Amino acid sequence: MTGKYIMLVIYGPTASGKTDLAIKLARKFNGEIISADSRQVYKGLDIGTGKVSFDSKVEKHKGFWIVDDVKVYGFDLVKVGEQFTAADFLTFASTTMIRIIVAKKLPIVVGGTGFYIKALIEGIGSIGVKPDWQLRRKLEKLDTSTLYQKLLEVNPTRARSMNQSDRANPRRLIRAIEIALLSQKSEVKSQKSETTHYPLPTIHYLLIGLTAPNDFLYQRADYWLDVRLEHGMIEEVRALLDHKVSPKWLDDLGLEYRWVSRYLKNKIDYNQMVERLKGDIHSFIRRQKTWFHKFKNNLPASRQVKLYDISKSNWQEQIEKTI
RNA sequence: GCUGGGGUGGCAGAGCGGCCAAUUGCACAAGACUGUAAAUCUUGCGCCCGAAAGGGCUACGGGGGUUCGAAUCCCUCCCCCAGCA
Repeated sequence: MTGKYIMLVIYGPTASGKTDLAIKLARKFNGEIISADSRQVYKGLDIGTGKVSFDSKVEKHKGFWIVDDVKVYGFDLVKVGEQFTAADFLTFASTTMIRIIVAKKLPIVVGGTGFYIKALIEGIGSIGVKPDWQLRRKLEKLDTSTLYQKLLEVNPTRARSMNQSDRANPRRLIRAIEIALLSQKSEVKSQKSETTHYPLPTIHYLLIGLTAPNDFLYQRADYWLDVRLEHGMIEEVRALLDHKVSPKWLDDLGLEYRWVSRYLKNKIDYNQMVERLKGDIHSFIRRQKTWFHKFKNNLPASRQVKLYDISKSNWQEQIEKTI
């Protein structure tokens, strides 16, 4: 591959209208979509993850969906109950991206999982160290101060560099210990080349960020939730539980699958489910906004983001013009 | 009308003489996070000054009292709920 290739990246919080925009642009500019969403990768999580809107025309194929005549990759990559990580996304997305380019189409990455997008276009340093699930299960039983002590033993530098928040965060502590242990124990540098994908230098990324004031997004998200509840979201989760998907696994997915499965397990009533879910979705939107805000500010000067406030009226025309 | 329970911060709900500007959860806000990222985690959240320590003001339905000291005890008024009429 030589020459200059362009890839469009559209990111934004939940309910910012990323997917609609992406489909529109794909049709206009002969593009194909790669979804960057950590929950849409699961087969069977459709309504809860909001893969498509209910008035879209959908055909499911092996390896991709066709939504309103646009090819969408990134759905149904793994089965429910399995583990999927940023590294898996990286492998999938970079190969798919190349395939789209080879087919002379415009790749459009769309998603709300900032970490995945960052991994794809900027790379992730320690990504060569695979997760050791067995070790994690063992460490999960320990409290944070014990974990911190442990990290202090295996990698004092790393331990001391952690901030207050990370020191209280079991997941981050465990991952830090995991990295320290694995790289110390068996000099596994050989492992690295296997999964590491650095950003391809020939690709020029055109970044589009979508945002809006909190209240605006909250309202849209609440409405979208109501629509999905009317269109079988509960039944989708019930079916998963009936097929022996572990409630713990669903709980760990967060948001829709967490609260609906708790409701179906009679831990809470319907109204509680809706209220807590809305609250968590709002928090999630806030977290996404913080993440994307920082992401944008830390981008190298060569990569600028075009940011659009979707609560303003003519944002879509402006985007089409700039492209 | 009588009897019993109750009125606490945006909401739910603890506190029942000093350690209370008031536990906790929710909501809201800001932030962290390089292989679980829709997860996980931190901080703030009456008002004013302060980077902080801290200080000042206003607060636990209204009013009045008891006390060195009251969200907490007493009186009274208003309102809500349950039972009896």
